[in-house]
Order: sequence, then C-alpha cells, then structure tokens
Amino acid sequence: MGSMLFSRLAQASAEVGSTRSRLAKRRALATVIAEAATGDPAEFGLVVTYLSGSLRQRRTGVGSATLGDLPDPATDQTLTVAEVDRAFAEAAAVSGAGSVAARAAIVSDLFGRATEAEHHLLRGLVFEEIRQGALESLVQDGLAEALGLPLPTVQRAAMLLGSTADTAVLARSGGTEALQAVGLTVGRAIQPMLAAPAADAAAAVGKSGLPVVVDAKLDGIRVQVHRAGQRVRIFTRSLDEITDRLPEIVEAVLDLAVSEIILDGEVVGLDGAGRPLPFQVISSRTASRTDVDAGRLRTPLSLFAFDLLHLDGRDLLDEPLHQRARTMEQHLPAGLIVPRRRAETVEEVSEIFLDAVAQGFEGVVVKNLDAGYAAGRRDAGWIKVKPRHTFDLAVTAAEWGYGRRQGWLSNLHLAARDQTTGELVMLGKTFKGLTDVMLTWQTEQVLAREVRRDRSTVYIDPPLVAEIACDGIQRSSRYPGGIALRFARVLRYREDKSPDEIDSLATVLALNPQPPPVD
DNA sequence: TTCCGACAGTGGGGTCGCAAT
DNA sequence: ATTGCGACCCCACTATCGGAA
Repeated sequence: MGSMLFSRLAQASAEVGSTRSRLAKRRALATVIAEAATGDPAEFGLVVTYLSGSLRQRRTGVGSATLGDLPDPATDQTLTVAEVDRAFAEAAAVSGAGSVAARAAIVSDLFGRATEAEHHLLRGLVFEEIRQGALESLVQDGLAEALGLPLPTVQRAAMLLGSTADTAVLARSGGTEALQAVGLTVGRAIQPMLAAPAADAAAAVGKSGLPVVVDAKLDGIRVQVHRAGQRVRIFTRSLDEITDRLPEIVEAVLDLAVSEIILDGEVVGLDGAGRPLPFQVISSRTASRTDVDAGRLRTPLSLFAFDLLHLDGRDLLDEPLHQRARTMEQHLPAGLIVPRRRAETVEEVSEIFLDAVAQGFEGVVVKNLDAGYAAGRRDAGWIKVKPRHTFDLAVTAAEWGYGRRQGWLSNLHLAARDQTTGELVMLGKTFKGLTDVMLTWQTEQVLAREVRRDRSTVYIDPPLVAEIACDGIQRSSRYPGGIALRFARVLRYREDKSPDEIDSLATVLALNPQPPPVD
C-alpha cells in the first residue's frame, strides 16, 4: 500500500480542469480516486479532500502574504499527499511570537519540494480556488463511479456525515452497506438544507408548489443546534462549532422538556422593543470568542427555529415538513419558533410576503409542506423571496477579472452623487449580474474612457451609468459616505442616462430600514 | 508599554454559463 | 426547457502578530 504522490493529484486536477464536460471530469476524478483506494488508507481521505479543493485544516495561518516569496519549483516529483498534509498541520500548529517566520519556513520548505504543477494546486488549495470546474459534488460523482456505489447513497452519507472525505473512507472500508447504515447522530452536524432564490411570490410558488408555509426570513446567523442529554452543541452553516459563543442559546435549549433534539434555525438579537438588531451587530457577537459574558449582556441573542430534524430517538429528516412543523410546535415554546404562516394560494403567499417586508423582515422563505429535509442541496423545497431595491449609479472604475473573466474588466466601482457637493461618493463594488456580452461591452467602454490605471484597476471619466440592484445598505468604515451597498448587482447599463442623472446619496440613505418586531 | 496596520479566517450573499437531463 | 454546479467576487467583522510610536 504505497503513498500517493502529490504530483498525481496535481496532474488529475489539471486534467479535470482541461475539459468542460462534467462526464469527463467525473471520469478523471474516478480514475484517480480508484488509484488512491488501493493505496494507504490514511491518505485516501486526504486525496478526496484535496480533489474537492480544500485542505484538511480549517485554519492554517497561511495566506497571500505567506505565499509572497516562494522558492523555485522542484524538478523531481517526490512530495507525497501525506507530506503535504503534514506541512499544513505543522503550519497550523505554530502560534505566538515568531509564528509568522516559522510558518513561512514550513511553507517555503513545502513549495521548495513541489513541482510547478504542484505549486499551482497548492496555491489553489490554500485559497480554496482550485478552478478545476469540480468541487465536492463532482467528487461525490467520481467517488461513486470509482467504488461502484449508487450516487444517491454516497450523497446521503456525505450529507449525514457532513464530509465527503469521511464518506469516502467509510465507503472504502465498508462499501454500500456501511454507507446505508449511516444515520443521523445527535451531536454530529449534517449539511444544512439551503433555499433557492425566486424573484417574487408567484415564481416561488411556481417552484415549490402548494400548499406551503411561509417563514419570515430573519437576517442573522444560521445555526444547527444539537442536544443530547445535558450536552448542547451549536454549529454554523459551514459546520463550524460555535457553542461557546452562544451560552444563552445553550440555556434556552436545555430548558426544553426533551432529552435529544436537533433544531435548524436562525440566531438573531432583539432590541428592547423586540425588533431584530442589524446583521452587523449579530455577526459581531457570533464571531467573538473572547468576552462572551460581556457580549451576552450587551447583545443577548435568541434562537428562532424553523425545522426539527430529530426528537428523542426519532429521526424526522424524511418526514414531510407539515409533520416536522407540528412536532416542533408541540415541543417548543412559540417564542422559539420563527414567525410562520400557512398559505394555500399564490395570492396568500404574496400577501404574507408584502406583510413581512412591511414589518421590516428581510423577506420570506416559501416551503413546500410535503417536502422532506433535503440536506446539503439547494433544493426546490425551500424558496427565498426578498425585495429588490434599485438605483442608477455611476461606474467610476473597473478591475481586471481573472479565471474565466481574464481579459475582461469585471469588478465595477459604484458611486452615488452627494446632493450638496455634487461629488461622486463610492458605495461599493460589484461583479454580479454581468453577462459575457455586458463584460465585453463594458471592457470596451471603460478602456475608451480611461483617465488613469494602476495594476488592478482602470479609472474612467466621464463615468458610465448602470442600474444597480441591492438588498440594502450597511454601515461602512471603508467608504467615504459611511455606507456600503449590500449584495449589489448590475441589472443593466443606462446609456439613456447621463452621469448628472444618477441617484443621490440621500436617496440611497433613505433605504435605511426599520427592523421589525418579533414575538 | 501601548497602539495600529496587515493578514487570516469567519459570517452573510446573487447571477451567470454550461453540461446533462 | 429545466436543473445543478462551479465560478465570479463583494461586504463586515474578530483575532493575531509584529513593528511603530
């Protein structure tokens, strides 16, 4: 059982990236996974992790600065997969004074032993940007093919284990039977179900079908809460554990008259009047690992559950939502459940949406009552609908894109006009909403208006005018106006409008929403 | 000694192109 | 025609280290 050379992975990754055919990608992935399956068992999980575009370590302390000054690539292929993992494990382990230099030495040694192709993959793994056109989902396809397993079995096991690599290791040792035996375990996070977007209530219902429940969409942090006896664990959307940062949620769940439970929900903070706090405040709390007690006093957070996955020995994953919802209502106080209404028609959904927005909620999530919990997939079972705000803004500069946008000016600088001074005030950037045709057009237009440039950016005068959509505004220390657009995207260019006709800073500021009361 | 900038790593996210179905 | 996936990058925030004040 030999070690797998890291160069084999680099070659496989390049092969996967060289074709657009998903079937060919799957084939290439399956081939290398099958090879790895005959090798060192300890390396097998690593191979799958790396093919999925990630390192095993969640934090390594290695980033762009650490990769700034690297030795020339090696010519010999000697590096093994296990050695790469060892290097990043060492880098992750160092801390305290001198750690920057120590990490740099480890990284320098690693890259000094890697060939040019391996450099490419190593960088990709560090930045989680391997750009081979395949990530975890395609790797699951490849894994199923390599080991002759049914794909749905692989997908479900990966969802329940919260890990494709763990699934691979289990599949290798125990085959289909072992994967089928994987169940929900209280205390082990599963991939959360995600919502697909829709433009409005009608579009949402078109995807979800009827009848539905319509949940208020709370603008906080998604959590999965597990309780086994007196032990509670809280996980984020990416399955990071944040239990220690949310003692008040732990207590609330311990107060429930149950012994085992898994809840899915959103954590938000409420002000004195019961209105949700701004996302930035909630985010600050959940990101803080120090001074949790002080933070808790200043900004107490609350759980609003919207799904029940397990209760006292009973898995509810595959039961329809109406069943999960009813069971949840029976065991949770109303104050712990997300604001939710049932709807039978599109008109009702539309009404609830407008209502939610009027109350200041972020929007709604429309959920098919018969759907199971489709974890780890962006399933049509849940559809989110949010209001869209639009402004006509100035495009004052554009940054060169990379990857498939190489050669195009892609990321746009956006500005509104200060109504008192007449100056343009930058409010953020966006690269979203651009078709290839628009990218081509804007690259020509920006270059034709160029007044200066630096390494990444071309600045223009006069500015272009574009209609921009966003979800709202947020406080910003980065931009001179003190605000930044949230989730900005381009709808279209306004060749019919001159830069004098763009929206004012005051107009954008008027968006500032009143948070809704929650009960 | 304290302060502050740079870096790394979290959280939140929308829309496009394309292959496969 | 529809669907799923990956790519494209944004914003704010906290924690940490190392050098400046």
